[in-house]
Amino acid sequence: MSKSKLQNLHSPKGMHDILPQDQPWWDKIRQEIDYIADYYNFHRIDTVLMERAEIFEKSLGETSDIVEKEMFVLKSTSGDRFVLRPEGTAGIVRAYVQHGLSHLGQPLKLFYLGPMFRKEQPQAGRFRQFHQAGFEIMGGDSDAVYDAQVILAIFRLLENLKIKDISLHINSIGCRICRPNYRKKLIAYYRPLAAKLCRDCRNRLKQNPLRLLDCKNEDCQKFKSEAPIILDNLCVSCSRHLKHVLEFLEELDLSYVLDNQLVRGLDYYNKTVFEFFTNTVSEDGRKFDFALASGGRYDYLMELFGARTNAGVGGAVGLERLIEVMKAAKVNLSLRKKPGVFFIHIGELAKKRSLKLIESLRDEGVPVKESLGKDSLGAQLRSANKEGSDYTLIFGQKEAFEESIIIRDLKNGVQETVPLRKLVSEVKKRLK
RNA sequence: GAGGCAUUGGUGUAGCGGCAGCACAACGCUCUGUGGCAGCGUUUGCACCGGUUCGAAUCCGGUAUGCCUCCCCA
Repeated sequence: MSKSKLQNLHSPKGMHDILPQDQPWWDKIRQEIDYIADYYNFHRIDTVLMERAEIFEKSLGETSDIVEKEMFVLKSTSGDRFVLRPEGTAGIVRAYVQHGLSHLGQPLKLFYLGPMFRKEQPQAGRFRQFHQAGFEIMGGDSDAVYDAQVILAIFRLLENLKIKDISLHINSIGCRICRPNYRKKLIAYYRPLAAKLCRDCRNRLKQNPLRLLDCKNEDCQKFKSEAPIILDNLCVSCSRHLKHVLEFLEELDLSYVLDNQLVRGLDYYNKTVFEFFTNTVSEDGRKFDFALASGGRYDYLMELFGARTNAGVGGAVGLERLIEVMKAAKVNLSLRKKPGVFFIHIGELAKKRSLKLIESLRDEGVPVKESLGKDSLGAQLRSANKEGSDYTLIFGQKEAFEESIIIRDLKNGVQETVPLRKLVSEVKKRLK
């Protein structure tokens, strides 16, 4: 880093610029998301980056980790509290209700792509500013077919991005009728064991008992395996819903793992929850232990915001994580290089006329690169080569007088002099 | 919020108490009539603040950031 008057010249912790050399990855991902969205009729929505704090506090749950310690809160001088959005769904439900989007048809399928902000310790696949793309189906009935559609769309996206060894974990966390019962059973089971549990689990027992099922501590595993299973405790409606979702997935030949220990950190979920993982291993043996995508049904969130119908389901993918896995798997981006020509001038007269000449090509839709600031022929040819151009146009003193130009094929060195008036057609012919 | 390891030009690295070096990249020249090669040259650095010392990139403390882990998560 060169000397600067700024003391600490750095983007904030966990927030990274996306540099030109990484843009092809992002282009690829955006391209596939647009394709999937169009394919399944999801309409793009962009909501604001900042919401009133209560939008998240009320929806994600006051005791959720995100709300308790991960939100970037901004206070205005008038005392309003705003939050940089830590996730996408709450804002979209807000917009859905605010703008009466239920009038656009039921259910409404929406997708989004944009930055999210969480004040966490940066770590593998985790950043303070990161990007998510999500698919939401809201309104209409709380029909299992929509759960399956969201899962399918995300699965196809991962597949199209050539991510290998995808596994889908799915579970149901019940509703406000059956979940409290299960919770009681779980607490009843764990309370006598409290002394033997790890410290985190003792906390979970008080704060969020369902999360006991998440514990990775070895000593806690044996208790977990004996613990009551939520799937055995679902009410009729929830268990039928789950059965239907699974049936749809089976019809699609989409394999899944029924993971009765999958619980999610956000309060607004009910019934279906799911996560996508990959078993991709990078060349240096690194595994990807984080979820690539996740989601679930959020009927209560719709209710909380006062939507007409209490039905919503959606999922989101973490784009930085996708890119990491794609890089590790050496996914070939196969981005087509735009064909184009490189313009070279020799001599004062030719240089003077070059801008206008290039403009006439660009007007005709021919992409032109140049390094007009360099005057030496060698230097310009080197630039042309570095840019990977297929053809070079050489416009010198002689050509300027004769109203002609040289078209040179950079690969084989074959070149031809053509009259200027034929330039556009000759170039187009070669670029085809 | 807690812990471990790290930080030397744009990138990758050597130096580990005594002259900051190398490779690649970038830029220029050889090169105003034909490039990729080559030769020559130029630019750019010890993260920051303080301490120890005759002397610090090197040892110590703090801060920042990065990587990794816990918590949690996309």
